Amino acid sequence: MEFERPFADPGEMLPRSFYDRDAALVARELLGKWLIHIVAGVELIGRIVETEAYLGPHDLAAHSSEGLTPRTRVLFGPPGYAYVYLVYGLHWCMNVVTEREGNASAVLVRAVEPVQNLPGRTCGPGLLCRALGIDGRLNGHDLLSADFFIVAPPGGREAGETAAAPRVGVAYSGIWAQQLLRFYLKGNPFVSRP
DNA sequence: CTCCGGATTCGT
DNA sequence: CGAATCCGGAGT
Repeated sequence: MEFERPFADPGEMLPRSFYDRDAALVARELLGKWLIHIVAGVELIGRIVETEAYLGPHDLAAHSSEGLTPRTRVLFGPPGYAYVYLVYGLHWCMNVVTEREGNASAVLVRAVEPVQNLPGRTCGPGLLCRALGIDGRLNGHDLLSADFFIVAPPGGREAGETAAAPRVGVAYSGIWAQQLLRFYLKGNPFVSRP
């Protein structure tokens, strides 16, 4: 008798080397990938449709520009770990740490398209964390874990046409506000804003 | 210890 | 456009 295979195969998860590269490159290549969180045996899956790259301490829009603090500890660590923090006292935001340890760059996941078991809206960094059950407990969690990981979608599907734009909500950061470090799938209805 | 402001969202 | 709501960082 054949056992049912999991919907997403943990054996296909993106390797550490995927994250150990330029943050803007990782941000663009994460588009179309599946973010998977398994909670109590339930597979929560979202297709990443919008990301932002934060380049490191020199990037005045990045949290790591505050330096190494208890909050930014994970950002300064090795690539492939989740940096999860609370914004405005109520919404969780999830990042993936990129590049080598100490570089303190990361990619913020801003929107996903529901694939499996995602209740409610997912078009915004706070909303997708709610739908995927992501909160502060996952700060510092390895994204090469059996219950929390990212894979290329089955069947080798292409992500589609991508676009770049200025990042959202970083007007205070001077010249960094204009950089085209926000990436999204063109025309995808789950992108948080046009 | 207090104060300020934020990588947001939702309702007015 | 403003409120909700809480934590980290900076200043007293």
